[in-house]
Amino acid sequence: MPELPEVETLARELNGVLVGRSIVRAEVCWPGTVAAPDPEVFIRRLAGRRIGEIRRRGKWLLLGLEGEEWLLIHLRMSGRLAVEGADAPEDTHTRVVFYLDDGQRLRFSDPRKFGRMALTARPEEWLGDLGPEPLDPALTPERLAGMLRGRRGRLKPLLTDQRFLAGLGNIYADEVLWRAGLHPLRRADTLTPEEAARLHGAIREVLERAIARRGTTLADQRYVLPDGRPGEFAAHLVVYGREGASCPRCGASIVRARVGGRSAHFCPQCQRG
DNA sequence: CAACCGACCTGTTCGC
DNA sequence: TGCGAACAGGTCGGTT
Repeated sequence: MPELPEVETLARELNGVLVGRSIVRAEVCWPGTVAAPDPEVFIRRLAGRRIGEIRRRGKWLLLGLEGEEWLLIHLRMSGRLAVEGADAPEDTHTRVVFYLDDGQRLRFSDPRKFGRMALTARPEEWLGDLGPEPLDPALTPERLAGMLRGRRGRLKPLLTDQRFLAGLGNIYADEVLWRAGLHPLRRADTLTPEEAARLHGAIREVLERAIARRGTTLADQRYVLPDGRPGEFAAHLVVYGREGASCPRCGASIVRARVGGRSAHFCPQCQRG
């Protein structure tokens, strides 16, 4: 499931391929993917537009278009972006296709149809109430400690709350908490300054390592790079999806529990309540 | 503010 | 073997 490292990787890879290209034509195969404007308007407004910079904010991908507009894309659960030649095979889950001026196309496929895109001059309205970027240098250990202070909720649901921090999902929240040695059910406002600093360090390290490996491609193979290559961080996951495996730090068996309506994976030995 | 629910979706896995 | 139920989890809106 695409989270910050996967979207960051996409932004970087697409920058090298798409910047300077123009969209000759857009095709909407499933209208539900296009949140705004109406698909006909979306198609008309995209024709002939040149792509400038490509950015990421949280789990959103932002494609800057000449003329002060942005094409926002959120992959949600199963979205995939691929840059491919005209001879690429069909994909039954194709939702939107952008034909480029060099003969290639950018394909958005999404089996579960949760992904969304929007063409807008005001991206803030679509990004919603997003928290700070976890890798922003302005997010110091002290500032994170301050953010935790007023929160009575549990760490795991808090880390995946996009209004608290932008970009963490289920996989990386579990990995971060293991690295920090903190229990997913720990109340946020009970962390000592040292623990908050540990959490801060774990967030940075896990995300930076995952980006360096170009993200996590699980066995389901949904997330891949624009050229179809998989991300390589799955082999470095310690707890996520590894119930019953032994903790590399203490040897105890990784457990899986239900936290905030979804699965949390952690080491019961070195992540104490 | 916190916790929980259903809705949105479909491909995969599980239990009988 | 085959079938339906449960599950996977990002986000939103609603309720308690």
